[in-house]
Amino acid sequence: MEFEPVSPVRAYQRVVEQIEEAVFSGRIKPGDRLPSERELMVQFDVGRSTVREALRVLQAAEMIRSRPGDPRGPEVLAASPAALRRSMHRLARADHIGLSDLLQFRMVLDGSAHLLAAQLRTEDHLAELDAALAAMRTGVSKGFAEFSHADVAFHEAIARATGNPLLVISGEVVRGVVLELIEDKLEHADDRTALMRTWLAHHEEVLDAIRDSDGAHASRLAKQALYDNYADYVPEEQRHLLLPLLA
Amino acid sequence: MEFEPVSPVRAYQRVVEQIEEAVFSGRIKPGDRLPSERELMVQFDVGRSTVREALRVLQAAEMIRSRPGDPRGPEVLAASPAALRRSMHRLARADHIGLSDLLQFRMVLDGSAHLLAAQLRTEDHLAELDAALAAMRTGVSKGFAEFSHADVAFHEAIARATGNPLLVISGEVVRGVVLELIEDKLEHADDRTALMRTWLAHHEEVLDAIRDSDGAHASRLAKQALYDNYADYVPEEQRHLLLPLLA
DNA sequence: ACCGGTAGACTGGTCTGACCAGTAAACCAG
DNA sequence: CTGGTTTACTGGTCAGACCAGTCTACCGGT
Repeated sequence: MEFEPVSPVRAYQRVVEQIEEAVFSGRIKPGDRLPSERELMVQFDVGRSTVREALRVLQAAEMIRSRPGDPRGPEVLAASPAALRRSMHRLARADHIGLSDLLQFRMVLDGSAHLLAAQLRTEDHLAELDAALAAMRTGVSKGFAEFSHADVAFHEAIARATGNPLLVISGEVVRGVVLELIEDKLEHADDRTALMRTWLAHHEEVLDAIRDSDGAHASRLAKQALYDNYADYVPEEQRHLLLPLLA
Repeated sequence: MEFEPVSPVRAYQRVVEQIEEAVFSGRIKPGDRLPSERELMVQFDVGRSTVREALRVLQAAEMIRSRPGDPRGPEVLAASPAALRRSMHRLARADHIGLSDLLQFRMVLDGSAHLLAAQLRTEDHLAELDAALAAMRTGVSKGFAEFSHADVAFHEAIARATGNPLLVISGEVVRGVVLELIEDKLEHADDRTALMRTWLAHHEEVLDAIRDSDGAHASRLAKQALYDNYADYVPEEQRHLLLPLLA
């Protein structure tokens, strides 16, 4: 015979649930406005602090945004990966997630994204990739920040070409965290120009494979490029963790 | 010449940042207690409502937990994927993330996890997998809930064998969301027993491949099993999205 | 007819102070 | 040593207040 722990449900929590439900069910759509805090407090029959704590939770989840003075009330936002990204950031910082884990994961994601993109890409996607690659070419002379930005755009375009939002989002998150961890080292690299030229060549090769719908090749190139570019920053005794993915 | 939008920083937000920083930097470890709200309000020199809104945000991020009456104060929690899972849940419900996206993503994750697990597994991991498989065998006669539980344990053991927390966490999240979407259909399937026996056979085959360190084979089996088991629930016109991963 | 400024009625952000129910630890009677 | 009781806290909630900001509708000047 087993009992479950009893835990009282807080008032603000029930407010959160009701508003969440209204959003998920579609009764409230992105762009819509919630009633003002003072109005909500009479509708829910709770104090304003309770309403505010509920709104704070929803705001932390990136579901609403409120600006002081706006008489239209808090705005309901479209679902965005921002909250997911923050959660993952926190995990990566607080937990024992090392660069080798991140890189391994990125090789998995990018490898699969390239494979899928090669098979599923449309002409529009190819045009987008061409544009991103052109931006990288001009970025070489404009400085590392510009180049890095274009590089990110290229990878995001590939993720989008798969048509899978999960790949887009998690790819974006992992890339962000990886960059954050090693951008210092990249900034102070000796031969940034040579580095950029190497990357550029890699990307051109990848794009050719995607144009040819050769998913396996694109995937292999992408993973190899990741290994070549980043393995130096991984402690030597952990590099073997990445090798199985290159087979 | 470009200007950036100016946005005032809320007081509660700065409180959140300070506490977050203390946790991330390790000055405060999981299990530690924060000062009471009344104590925090003098330390930060803000009102209690401000302190409470900050704590609410941290609580929504699963970083702290507070119980009324506990004189030791709010507890700092260990980093957990719970917040990440909620974020992803929200995205999956609110955004246009379909079963095909989830399944595609799961095939990517599970496929890679099996590949890595096969190469990196230790004897301990194998023992764990054996135990999980045994639990599945007895689960067949105990009912679908038991079996499903053991199945999840098996997949989690494989993810752990890779040694990569990111694979463990994201795998767990995606499995959870997939299950939530189709558990109704599974519950009401006609021949659950036959279903369970098929899955069991799949898992035994996979475990053999992992024991043989044949990563490529294990990966292929895992992805094929996912397709075989779940493709029926994916709209027919979207099934082609999954095929490139089976090559 | 248009325009710029302004007044007012709101908004959210914050603070204060109060009350309640809950917890834990110290205390105390058996 | 045990079981209840007291006590001093805790967090949860509410009420009321003030401020700075923003929108809107109005109004006077051109």
